[in-house]
Amino acid sequence: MSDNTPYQPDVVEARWQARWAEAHTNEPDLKGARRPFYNLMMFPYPSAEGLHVGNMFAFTGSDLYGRFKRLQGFQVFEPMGYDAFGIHSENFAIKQGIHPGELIPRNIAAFRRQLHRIGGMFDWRHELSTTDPAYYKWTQWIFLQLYKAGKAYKKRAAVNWCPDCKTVLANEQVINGYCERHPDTKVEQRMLEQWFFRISDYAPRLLANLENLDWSESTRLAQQNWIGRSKGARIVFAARDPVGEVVPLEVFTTRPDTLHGATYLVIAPEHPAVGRLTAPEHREAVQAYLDRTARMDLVSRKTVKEKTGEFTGSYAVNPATGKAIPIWIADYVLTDYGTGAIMAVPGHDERDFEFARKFELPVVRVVARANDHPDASLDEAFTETDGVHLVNSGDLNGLSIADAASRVEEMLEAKGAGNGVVNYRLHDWCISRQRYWGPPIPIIYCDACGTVPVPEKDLPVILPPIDDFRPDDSGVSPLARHEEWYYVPCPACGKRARRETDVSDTFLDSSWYYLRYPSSDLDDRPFDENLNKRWLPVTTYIGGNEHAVLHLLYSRFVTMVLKELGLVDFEEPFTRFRAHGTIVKDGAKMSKSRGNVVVPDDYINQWGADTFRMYLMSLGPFQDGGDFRDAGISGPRRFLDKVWQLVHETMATDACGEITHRVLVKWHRTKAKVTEDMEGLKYNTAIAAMMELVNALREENCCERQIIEDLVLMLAPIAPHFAEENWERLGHTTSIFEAKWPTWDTELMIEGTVDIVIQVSGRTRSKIAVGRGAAEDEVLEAARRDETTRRFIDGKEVRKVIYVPNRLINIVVG
RNA sequence: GCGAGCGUGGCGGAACUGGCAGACGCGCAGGACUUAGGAUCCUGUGGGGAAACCCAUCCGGGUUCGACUCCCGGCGUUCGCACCA
Repeated sequence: MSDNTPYQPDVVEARWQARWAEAHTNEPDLKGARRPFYNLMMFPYPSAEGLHVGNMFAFTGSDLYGRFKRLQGFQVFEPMGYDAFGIHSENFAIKQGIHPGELIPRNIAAFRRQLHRIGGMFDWRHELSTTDPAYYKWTQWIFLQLYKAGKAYKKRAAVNWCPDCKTVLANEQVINGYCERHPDTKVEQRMLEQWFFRISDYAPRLLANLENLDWSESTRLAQQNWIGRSKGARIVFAARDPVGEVVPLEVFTTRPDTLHGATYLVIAPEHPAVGRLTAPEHREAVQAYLDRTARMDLVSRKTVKEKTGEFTGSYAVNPATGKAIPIWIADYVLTDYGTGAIMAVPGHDERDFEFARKFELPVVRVVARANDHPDASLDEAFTETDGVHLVNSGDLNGLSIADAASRVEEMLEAKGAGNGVVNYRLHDWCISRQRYWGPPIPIIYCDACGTVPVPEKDLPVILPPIDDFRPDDSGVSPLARHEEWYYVPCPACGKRARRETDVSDTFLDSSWYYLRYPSSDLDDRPFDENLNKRWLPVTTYIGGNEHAVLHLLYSRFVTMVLKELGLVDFEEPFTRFRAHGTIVKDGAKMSKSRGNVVVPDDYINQWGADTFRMYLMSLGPFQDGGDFRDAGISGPRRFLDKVWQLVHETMATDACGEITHRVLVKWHRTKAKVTEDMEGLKYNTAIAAMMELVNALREENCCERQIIEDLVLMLAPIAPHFAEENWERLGHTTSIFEAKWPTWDTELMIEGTVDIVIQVSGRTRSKIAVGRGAAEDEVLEAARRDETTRRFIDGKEVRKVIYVPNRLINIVVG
């Protein structure tokens, strides 16, 4: 039946990859699937270095799950694509002097070849690239839907600016305040008009929905922190400008209870009231301070350093004490959080304390522990909130933090000077990029008509293939130089108008790609309603936690808006999300600049894709990741060789040995364990369990066909080509992925006898075999007869016996 | 600084709701087969000890008949976020 040729991975893999393509094995019936399962993995950015081991680890773990689901009877849709726009590609292209329009297709071709080799169950009919006009046409369309719904707006915002590159930098390109490419050039901030999405309006819903999502806990927490809900109060302080007029100055605080301790106010340098509140004799100093902070890049401003600030010369009245307190300007107060102004309570806030010390501002204690003297001086900010009470706070004295806070809120409301509010950290999403390599934002500016959206029928706004795609010192995208593209008739009035020259953020490309996959072949709409009904939301999404915040949050936001617009009928795109671990090399993430990128190709050539898949999955828990080293690849390969041999024996002999009780129990237990482990993404222990089964079969000289078939089936998700080949060797004529996942019999998993551990006073001393479910008396009697045990209990008084059925007996002696 | 996680043989890692610590694999040592072995197979492999036993899951306490697992306090490490009032 079966000849005994050795296992040759290269032959087997080439053969089955060809067969899958030919037989459309990996292409589910999208329109008619009965049990659809959308198995999504994060599409890669096709870098020039090629697909590395980290990518393969992620894709294999996800593919394994998809194949497992398929064997369980689902129709699994597992698409793949390329997130190919963005600053990474552009910077690399600039460095190499190759146009990204030329470079990216090359990289994609290399990725596609590698993706085929790793043996994923990809449905290549629905491959997509975000750089394809047929795709970004709809990215632009989504922008227009958000614009029309009032979710997109333009405002001035700060960007990092390198005076040497004469261009806008991303935060990652700023190293300690200096330009990545010009280490001697300080990066500055510049104010530019930019497009934003109103994601902050959705903060409460984005937060509340998290409760009901089946997501990795770490990812949920990261989103929670990012959204950053704080409960506090809005308090209006009556400030007076230099001519004595009242200027209401609103602050946000999470500690309204400490209002009596507010000894000064601080406003951000960009606060709109700065000019009005600056007294003439302070103007020069304040202006100098503003200039200094404005020149600083965004990253440095956000790094903790010594506090700086300047007095405006004006005062405001504390609504609780009626006292006038000074108003300062300092960049430790952020413009874009809360109201851009704070009440400083140096006694009970570390930052305020530090500032007060430096500028010799008064520090007042208003919170104390039970035994503290109310006026005990403070060497540092006292920030305890438990078991403390208010002091030096008039009628709030003696109250707890919470009680004092609500009293203050009542007082404020009565006076019309504020109220309790909830604040979110989440900022609106800036989608403008003053760059070339992205989808142009589909907006036209007309002198007569103002801001005019590009009519949908004119989409896509094609990214013109200009030669000089490098940014220049104009502060606008290189697209502005391309006159025949830049000037365009106004869609409303037909007069000469100008295009928006910013392109959109890569995260917009990736915020909706999962909606596109099932419909990627349609050119008249972004996605088909019926296909969406069948396939979305995504059943299981597996990806890296580096996208825990931005990508996943933006995708949720876009989906929410589309739901509101009636374009989709769900508001959460990913029902289940699992974060996989990261594969690092020598303790660091793989990157070209570190020179530690490991490419899978050589390993696949030497050992085969199946062996390498199995090796990667056996390194440790999939959700932990780990350090890549290649020691030990031979283990999985030896294992596959043994299975290959077992299949041969099954087919070559009639007598495969009897199924001993030990093998029977092991067989059924393995099926149960592997199923459970795969469901929980614990692939490493699933693999170990199968190895144990093989060891048992070999020791018992058993190659019983039923067992071998189950084994091959269980291996199919991990080593798909290998499993197909062996399924065929076992005489099957259809793909193993048409077969059914093995079932097991719980009754047969039970051993007739069990080993009971005997402990004496909590220390393990011996072990005896007894019948399953034996009673305590019986076990105790057997233990008393056990020689080793007797050495420890004879002549001693037994004080207590603890018996755990089928497991252990602990005899406590005195 | 805040948040989350982790710390187990030479190495990667197992260990269900507290119940035989070290599954499985790598490596290593010895042996078999071989002209050969970087193939394959068998045996052994946490440390100490001749043995009985003793010691061992980062360190120090605690709870418990019993702790890798739970609690308290340290130390180390990784990953997020980072002046968010």
